[in-house]
Amino acid sequence: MTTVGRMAGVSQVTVSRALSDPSKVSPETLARIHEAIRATGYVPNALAGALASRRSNLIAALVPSFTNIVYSSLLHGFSEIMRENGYQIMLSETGHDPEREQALVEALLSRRPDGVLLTGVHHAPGTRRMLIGSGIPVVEIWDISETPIDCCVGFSHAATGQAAAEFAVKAGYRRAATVTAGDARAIRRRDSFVQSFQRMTGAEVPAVDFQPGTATLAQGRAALVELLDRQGFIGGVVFCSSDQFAHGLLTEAAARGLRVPDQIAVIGFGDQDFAAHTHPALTTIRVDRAVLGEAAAGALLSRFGEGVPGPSVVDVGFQLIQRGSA
Amino acid sequence: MTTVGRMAGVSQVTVSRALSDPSKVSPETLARIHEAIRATGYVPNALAGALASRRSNLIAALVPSFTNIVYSSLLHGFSEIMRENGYQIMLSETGHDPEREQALVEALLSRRPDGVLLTGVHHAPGTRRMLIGSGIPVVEIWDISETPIDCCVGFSHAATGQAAAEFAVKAGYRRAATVTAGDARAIRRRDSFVQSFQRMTGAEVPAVDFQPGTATLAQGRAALVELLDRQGFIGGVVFCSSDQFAHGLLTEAAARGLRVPDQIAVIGFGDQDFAAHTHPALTTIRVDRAVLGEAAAGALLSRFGEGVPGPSVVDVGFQLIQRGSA
DNA sequence: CTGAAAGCGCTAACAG
DNA sequence: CTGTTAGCGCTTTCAG
Repeated sequence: MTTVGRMAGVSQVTVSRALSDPSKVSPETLARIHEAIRATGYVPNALAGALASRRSNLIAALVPSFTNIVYSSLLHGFSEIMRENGYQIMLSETGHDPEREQALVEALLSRRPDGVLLTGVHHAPGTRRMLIGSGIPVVEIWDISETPIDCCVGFSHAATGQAAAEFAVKAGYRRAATVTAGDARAIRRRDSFVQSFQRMTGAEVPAVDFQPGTATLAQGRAALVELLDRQGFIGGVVFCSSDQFAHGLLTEAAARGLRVPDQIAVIGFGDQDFAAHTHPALTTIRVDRAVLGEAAAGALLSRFGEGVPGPSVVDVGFQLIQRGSA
Repeated sequence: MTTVGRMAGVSQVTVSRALSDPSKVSPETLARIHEAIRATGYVPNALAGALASRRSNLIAALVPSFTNIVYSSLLHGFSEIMRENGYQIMLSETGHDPEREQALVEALLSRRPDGVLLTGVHHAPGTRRMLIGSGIPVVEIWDISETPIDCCVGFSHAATGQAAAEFAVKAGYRRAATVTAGDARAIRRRDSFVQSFQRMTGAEVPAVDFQPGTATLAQGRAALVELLDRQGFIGGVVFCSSDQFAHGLLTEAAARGLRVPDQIAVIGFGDQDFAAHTHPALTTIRVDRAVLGEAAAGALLSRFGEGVPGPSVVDVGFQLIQRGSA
């Protein structure tokens, strides 16, 4: 910067101003500075800038997994808005592990992010403490809580399970089963579904459970095998914690020549891009992930400004979409 | 750090050493320092550290899209290794746009990453110039080139197309079609397939093409409709640029009651987790993405050490996996 | 509109 | 093993 300044016949500070607030520099000076920048191939050092200004323009984002489309599509919307506003994202995977999340938060805080995005509203106690202590704006997504660390934007997982149960009963189903990945939010959806369904029908609800991690079509197929061959479940609806599972059930049903939804009905979760195009099309629960990601970005941005921060709990809701599978 | 030092009865430098290289500090001093850190809730400032040491421990990674499983699974392997070695990833999406990639590279270089990961080997001229000028280690992935910016780890897309064509001919197919997303690498696979297939059979190869972007099952269904109803294509093999497309073809075939592979045979690309479990299972081309991501991380790490950097072009190869669909 | 001075919080020498 | 002295390359504040 000093070199650039010398070339342009101004001081180093003027170069700094030309870059951060051009309106404070006369047009001619500005032109000479830009010319000098071009000539020298000067690349600003944002590290030094961040140290001096105490603003890193960096956001730390933590999601359970990159490969799960649910989270990656959220990030897509989130990072787009953040990038447009000059922020870069430092992204890490927690693998659904609170301790790992805490270790990452600790490491990331040392880089002085201007904001933090966390997935879910339940964290290790230390995570919460560090984050509150840091005073950095935090947005928790994909769930809601009465007591967020700072703010959260998501929806009620319990409400989705209940909505699915009410839909199933209204559609005439008197038998139900569940297929669930082991993460906390999926379990909450399932528990709520089972409780509502039982309250309304009194029926037992068999369950197939998997470990946390990305749900696969193969697991969905295996789940239907389990339900059909070992639990004797047929002629009812299966509430899945993921469209991936649901797709697997449809695939296994097709392979066996079962009629969907007569012999096996399926409800997914996520409304992934394939859901409307499976055969038959998948009845599922839709959450607008792009909007959610963008809302999360908006929540952080509003906290960066000095103005009144937006509401601290945003419920983006969900929608049960009836198609052919249930 | 000064405060911590005062509390522990040592100077600020000693605290710095205790954190960066504990072996240089006596055990008792170390204990007092850690006690002081706990008491004060001190969080190191990696920004200042990076400025002083000229090592940011930050990696800039650019992929076309977060939501495409191909790239996100690569990143999973890559970021895991990087994280274990103390690096954080700044991640951005280029959306298959070279100009956007260049703008991102420019912005990211100002944060002084210790390494850069780029997807593909073709970039805007300015991108290449900036990167070479910066002297920062760069790894290009998911393709190979004789003339990488620094080093690359990937495979030959042309070779995959040729392998698919040879497989198809050997399996007895005399008619073929292609379904392709518009990105450069998918087009290279397709062109190579068509050229090889035509050379061996002399047959025309009808094509359905889509815009670049994430391939969907719905597009795959639409492609088969197009092939069947408008191009009168049947009784041949369809080479798809993505398993997603292939899955769509299988779905549409099932919906129409077509026999696979007799009436329509399908070859996918990617060997995604569902490929072995579709009905029938998908014949596809497998690239070990986790290994590729890890190799990319290894290539960067070897460049950070002073030792001999590994080879600058790594071909991880691919595998054609025959299942039921072709 | 421009410049001089101070300092962000750390690491890199060099001494002892 | 520990301390002293200089910066890293910017932004901030205060003058002019």
